[in-house]
Formats: sequence, structure tokens, C-alpha cells
Amino acid sequence: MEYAREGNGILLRQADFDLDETLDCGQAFRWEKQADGSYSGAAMNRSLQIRKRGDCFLLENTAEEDFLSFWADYFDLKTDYGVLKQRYAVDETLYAATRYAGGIRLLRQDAWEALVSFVFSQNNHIPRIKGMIARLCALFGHFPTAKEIAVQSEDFFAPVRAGFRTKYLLDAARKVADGAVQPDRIQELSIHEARAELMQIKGVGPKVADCVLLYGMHRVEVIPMDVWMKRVMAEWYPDGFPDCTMGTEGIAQQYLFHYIRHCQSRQVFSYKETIPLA
DNA sequence: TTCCAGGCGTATC
DNA sequence: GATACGCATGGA
Repeated sequence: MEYAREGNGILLRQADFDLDETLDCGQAFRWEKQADGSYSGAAMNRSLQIRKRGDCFLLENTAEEDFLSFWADYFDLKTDYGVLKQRYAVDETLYAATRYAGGIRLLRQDAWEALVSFVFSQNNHIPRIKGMIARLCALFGHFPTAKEIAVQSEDFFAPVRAGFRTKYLLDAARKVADGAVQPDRIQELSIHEARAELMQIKGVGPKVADCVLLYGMHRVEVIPMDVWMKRVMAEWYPDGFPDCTMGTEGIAQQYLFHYIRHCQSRQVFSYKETIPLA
């Protein structure tokens, strides 16, 4: 990580970082690509516009203190993804996946935002998840806290068009607001215990719980098993993840998730004939 | 138009 | 524990 102040912003030189691959790979849903190629987004009610400039990145209107205390952590700039990719390179498929999208970084998102995001994700498309979160934020003028949501009725959320997920959103908000589920405390639990805590919430099953652990608490040993990762396992890893991923399976998962979606869109293989999807 | 989506709750065995 | 089914909504 190497940076300099640039006007009202920060000019960052950062290896292993691509905006499309990191901000539009299904881990965060509040980033929108602008016509000029930059990304506008927000996390924990800090907004940011970030763009590629030459071989650097410009974080516009960002104070150095904000960059160091928040965004550097959010973009996980202290982790050397080059080292990780080198480690993964012994595995043929992971090598291909990291070659395909070497600029993926695992964002360190807020646990509450991740919880809401992935409660919305169930049985849903990525573009629509984004829409629902945008409408939820529009309703409050910002990403609402658990307490702000908890005092509302189900009808209040009609404009979000979240369907059956609205009652799950309310249950999550009420349990977090009254302390029945405490994200701060879950950070300290074992994966098994943490998962069980999160699954007290209606609408949070194994997949959503694992997404909250991985994306919202940076528990990088977790592999959220959605339909895409089930295809990855069936197609490439019938005997389990390779040893080179040990301890960082969740990061490897992010490369593979992105890669298999690409493979399908390009019909690199026709897994539908050969792989049971469930 | 039909299919299905970064799943889960519930009923049933 | 496993298997089947419904679910709100809308993108493709």
C-alpha cells in the first residue's frame, strides 16, 4: 500500500486490485459503476467515489484520516493477495481463477450491513439484491440501523419490494436491536458457535450465516455454499478444497465463485448435462 | 413467456 | 437426517 494526498482525495498505488472484480463480484451490493468507469458507493454511511487513474486509484473527497482509519481496512489493503495467489497457484483451477480475475479483494464489511444484504440475497438475483438495498437506504436516507428498522411495521417496508424477506429483515433487526444477537460478541466465537448464533434469526440459514461470517466478520476460513459453489465443488473439487487454501478458503472461494460464473456465461463447459445441481 | 435466482421455513417421513 | 415444496419479485 502506497499512497499520497491528491487535492481533496487520496491517490493509491495498490497491486492485486481491480474495481470491477472487487466491487461487482457478489460480495457487496452498494457500489454502482458510473458511466465514466468510476464506482460510487457507501459503507457504514461513508460514501466514496473511486476511480482508476493510470496505474493508481483515486479516492475522491477522502481525508487521509478517513482513508487510514476506514477505507484502507475496508479494501483489506494490509493483506498481500499476491502471496495468496502464489500459494493457490499449485492448484490448476485456482490458478486459472486467479489469472482470470486477479484483482479480487475480500472487502471487510460491516457485520450488520452484511447481515441485511445476505438476508436479502436468498433466492434472489444479484442485480435485484442491489435494488432492494438501494430502496431500503432511500427509505431512511441512509443504511438503517437495527433499531431504526426494529420499530417499524412490515407495511412500512413495502417500497423496498423485498417480498417474503421483509419479515426476515424485521426479525434480524429486532434480535440485534434487543441484544438477542450481538454481532460484536459473535466475532469472538468459534465458527460453529457463531453460525448457531446467527441462525437464531429467521431467514438466516447456513449459507447466509456463512456470508455474514465471511463478508461481515472476515472469517476467511468459511466457504458459503450457494448454488454456484456447489457447482464448483461438483465440477472441480469432488474431494474437497485443495490444501493450499487452508485457512483462507473463503478468499479462494471468491475467486472460484467469480470464475465459474464466467465459465458458464461463456459456456466453457456444459455442467448442466453432467452435474446434479443440488 | 417461462425459468430461476449467492436459501430457508415448514411439513412429512 | 433427508427430502419436497412454497415463497415475492423481477431479471434475463
